[in-house]
Amino acid sequence: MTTKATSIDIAYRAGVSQSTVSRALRNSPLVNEETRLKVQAIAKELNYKVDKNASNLRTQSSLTLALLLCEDPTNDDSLINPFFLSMLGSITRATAQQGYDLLVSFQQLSSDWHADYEDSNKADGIILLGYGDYMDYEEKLDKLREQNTHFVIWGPAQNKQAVLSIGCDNHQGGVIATQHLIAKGRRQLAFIGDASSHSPEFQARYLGHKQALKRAGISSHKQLQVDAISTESSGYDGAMKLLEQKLPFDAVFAASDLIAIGAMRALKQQGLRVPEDVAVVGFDDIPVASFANPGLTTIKQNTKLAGEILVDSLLKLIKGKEVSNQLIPTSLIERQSCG
Amino acid sequence: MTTKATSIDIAYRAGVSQSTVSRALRNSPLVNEETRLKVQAIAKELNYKVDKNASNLRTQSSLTLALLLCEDPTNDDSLINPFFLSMLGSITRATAQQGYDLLVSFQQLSSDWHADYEDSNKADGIILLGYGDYMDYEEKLDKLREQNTHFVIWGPAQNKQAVLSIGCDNHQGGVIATQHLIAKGRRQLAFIGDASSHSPEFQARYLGHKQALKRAGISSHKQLQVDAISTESSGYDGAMKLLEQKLPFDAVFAASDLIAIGAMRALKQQGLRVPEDVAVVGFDDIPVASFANPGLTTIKQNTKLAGEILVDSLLKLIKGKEVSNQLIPTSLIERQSCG
DNA sequence: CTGAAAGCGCTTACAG
DNA sequence: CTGAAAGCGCTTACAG
Repeated sequence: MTTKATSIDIAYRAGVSQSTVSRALRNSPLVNEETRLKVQAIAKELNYKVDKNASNLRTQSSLTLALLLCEDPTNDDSLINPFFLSMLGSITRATAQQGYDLLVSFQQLSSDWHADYEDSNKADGIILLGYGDYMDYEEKLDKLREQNTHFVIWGPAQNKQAVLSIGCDNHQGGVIATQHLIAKGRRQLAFIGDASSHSPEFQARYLGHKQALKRAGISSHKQLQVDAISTESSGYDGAMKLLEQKLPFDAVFAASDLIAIGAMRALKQQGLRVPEDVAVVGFDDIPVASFANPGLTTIKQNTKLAGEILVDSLLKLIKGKEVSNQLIPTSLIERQSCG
Repeated sequence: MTTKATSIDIAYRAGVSQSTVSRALRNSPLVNEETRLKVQAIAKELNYKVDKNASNLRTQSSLTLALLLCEDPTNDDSLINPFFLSMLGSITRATAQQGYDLLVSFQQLSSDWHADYEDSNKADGIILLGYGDYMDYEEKLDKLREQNTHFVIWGPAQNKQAVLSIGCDNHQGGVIATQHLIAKGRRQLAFIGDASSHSPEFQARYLGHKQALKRAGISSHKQLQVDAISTESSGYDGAMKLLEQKLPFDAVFAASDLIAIGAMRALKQQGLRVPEDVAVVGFDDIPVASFANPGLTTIKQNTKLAGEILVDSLLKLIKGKEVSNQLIPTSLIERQSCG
């Protein structure tokens, strides 16, 4: 209790060698059943735990994964995008399930983060969850690849690069959302969210949106797409801009729930009713979506599955197995905001 | 690039001994300026990073803190209490600022978590953020203490125990919230939240509430306190129960924002207006509070400061410095839910 | 200011 | 099935 027990202490008490203790504790088949039980009993009694630093040093692995949340520095201080927090939860769980520990770090996009986690043997691999401008992001990825770091990123597939990426099928989500609005009788659809290559996920949602409109034979006015980043206030601003244009619209597909909630606030403030005058669909299905008034119909990203796939893929990559990019299907969660 | 550089590689290239490399990299005053610069330049060039496992093993420390989020198993899968997520953010930041890494783990209250983080030298200390039933929680704390683990817990002071705890001044928060409702002319105040010793934080808020009422000479009916755990649906149920009692009330102090939001949903559903018929105050100031309709007036817990104090205190404890429990003041955030 | 050496606590070939 | 020994990559007294 005063000082930590080591495998030598156990060896002494069990009357065997330290090597045998190590084997017994690792359930090596090489060790006699009886010996093993005795050793394990003593270990338990002494509250012995294998020293991670020593075993990691010896095996040159860490059984630890690092999660890097790359934040947009424009964001409020401890206000992390709820969607990423949900991912954090599922990644933590999936990591634990695989017997790994998780090191978490928030990084400013601006900082020099291409992270020494793997270099310093703190982690066997890295999961990157990023938002903010994608362009900045990309350089750092190159650096990671150069160093042969094992990593997987959450987001759209990086076509030109040998980067393992797992993401939701944003395009399909955009299609579903738009089809739903059309099915509800809406014909003048607006889109709030940056649709440039700086936000490839939003862009894919927008492209899905346009494809669905085209298939349904509905024309879309270019001005009905206004930019916004994924915050409530940006969604509010986006909707206000839309309203100022005086172009009529009877539905809004917001690129994220936060945007949708801000947009609903703007619409209501301007005397429009949701869903009667304007139907609204969001994206993500963050917890707030169900508390919104009216309840927000949205495209759910399956964060639980996403976390599992991210972790599994990274582990496969580390172990040298074959891996490939994956697109996780999204689904429509119907509430009240579309009537 | 193919294989990781070690201090021996650097020593070879720099024409010095490995010990000197180690000293130079650690900015030891014992090493010649010129030598140091040369070594550091080579290290940078080779993209060398000190192997954490080796240095930790040698120094018997890990420069890592572990954060254990103890969840109530009744909770939805990846739906973590937003307040704790906010704490997670600030703890992560504070940890990084001190040059430590953070290992994050979610634990079921039921599981045998008294965690081998420190035993196995993975972390130098542990931060516990828990919710759920406090009674269950307490036993595990004893176990941790027995093992001389360095840890700090978020929550009310553990009077009878030598446990370091940092928490918000829940009692004071309860007073402020109640005084605000009284100042708004309300006289029949209800409280939604478990007020038993199973939830000491809620209990403190309730006691503050009662004290403020007493000071103002307002009597409170015992039945105007109804139990609820910190979820939206539990808040909804609590408010419904309150309404069924037919005892009149013109204000609700909810023990958490999630409860407040659920209560507002119930009130509105039953045709009552917030704040005209019933004023509502929450507790926490989670992001959702500002998106609620009407905006939720609430008692803010300063999570940024809390994270910093938790980390600083734990670090002091680890270093053998003197530490003491701390109570962090709360503040009123006024929005629209109280008129 | 520098180097040779010990040792942190494990795991795992190697020999028996 | 077991033990003696090497070695993972560092840090830090010790000697110079």
